[in-house]
Amino acid sequence: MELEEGKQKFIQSWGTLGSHWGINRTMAQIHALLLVSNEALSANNVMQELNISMGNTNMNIRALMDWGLVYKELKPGERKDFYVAEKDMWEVVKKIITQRKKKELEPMLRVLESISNVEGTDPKTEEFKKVIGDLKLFSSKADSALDNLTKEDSNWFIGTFMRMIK
Amino acid sequence: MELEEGKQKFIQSWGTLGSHWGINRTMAQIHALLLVSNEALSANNVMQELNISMGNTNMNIRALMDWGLVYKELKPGERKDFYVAEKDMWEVVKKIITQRKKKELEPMLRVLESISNVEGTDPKTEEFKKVIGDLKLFSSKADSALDNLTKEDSNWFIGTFMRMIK
DNA sequence: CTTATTTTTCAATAATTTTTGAAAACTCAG
DNA sequence: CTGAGTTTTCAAAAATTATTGAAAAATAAG
Repeated sequence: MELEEGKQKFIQSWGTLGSHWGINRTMAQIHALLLVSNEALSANNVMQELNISMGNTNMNIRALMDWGLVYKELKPGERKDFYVAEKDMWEVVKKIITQRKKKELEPMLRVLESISNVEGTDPKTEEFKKVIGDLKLFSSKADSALDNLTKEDSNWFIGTFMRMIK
Repeated sequence: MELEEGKQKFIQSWGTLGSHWGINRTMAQIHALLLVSNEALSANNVMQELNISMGNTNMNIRALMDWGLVYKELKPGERKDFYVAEKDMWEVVKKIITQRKKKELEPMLRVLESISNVEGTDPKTEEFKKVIGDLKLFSSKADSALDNLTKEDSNWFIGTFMRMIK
């Protein structure tokens, strides 16, 4: 297989994978392109390589920067901005967990909190409260487990886990 | 807050959450409805409660059964099928991890494998191989970590983790 | 300040995904 | 076997999400 073909395959697959992770296809493709580029690329480079519009490129690069998956790199004497990808995969995973925890788990916890005190003491209500209570407990445990995981080296347990995965 | 209002809020939020987890909105809403129902519901019940068509109900219930998040329950003397949700949240998470691992991580690993032997020994190709190699290593570690996690009680480490999260 | 270059915005359009609704297939009691 | 009840299928329609393209805003060199 040729290098170019390999790159293309990788960009496509990474795009597909990303689209299941809250990162849209183009966003993930940009990240993939930057991952396999030894040097920083300008928005223009990205636009040309992936055949997408400048507007699309700009929006997705900014989204990637919001997620902390891409950094801006200024080249002295250059007018344009250049971009590089976060290449440490464990960092990538942590950034994604952090974002999704904030956007998904935390709002869910707030909803569970707000509905955990519905009025009434009849069996149906009690049953509902029980389900919601269990869920709240599980969610808050997951929340702190993820906190530990992304805070890294914060305790012995995570240290062990890191050695397993890193 | 009234019980009905609480249920509705929960169904809506669970739907939103699910849609970020490879489970579409309706699919997750059906799961939510079954979660907070003390008894098994028929497809007809679900259709009416959620105001969706029979076709939609059927397709999503079957998808939920594929994922192992909902079970069919036959009531003696009843012609219709009834359904109940998997209520153990750790089971739910495990089922989701298992499905997504199969649908996302494993295909990615195959792609990485296939592109890890691009031809050439020039610096650009070597750099590419290095990135792909690192990714392959990380991904296969993640793969086996997730295997352990979902196989449960398979080793001491996971036992500790279970006590943390369960 | 002026101008060329680069970045950002956003309404319109395109692509994708979900839902419907109606017909077909299946199931089982009589 | 027949037929009422139930489930499944799938093409068309609706809803949602992503992309474009062109104009506006920002930036910096001269």
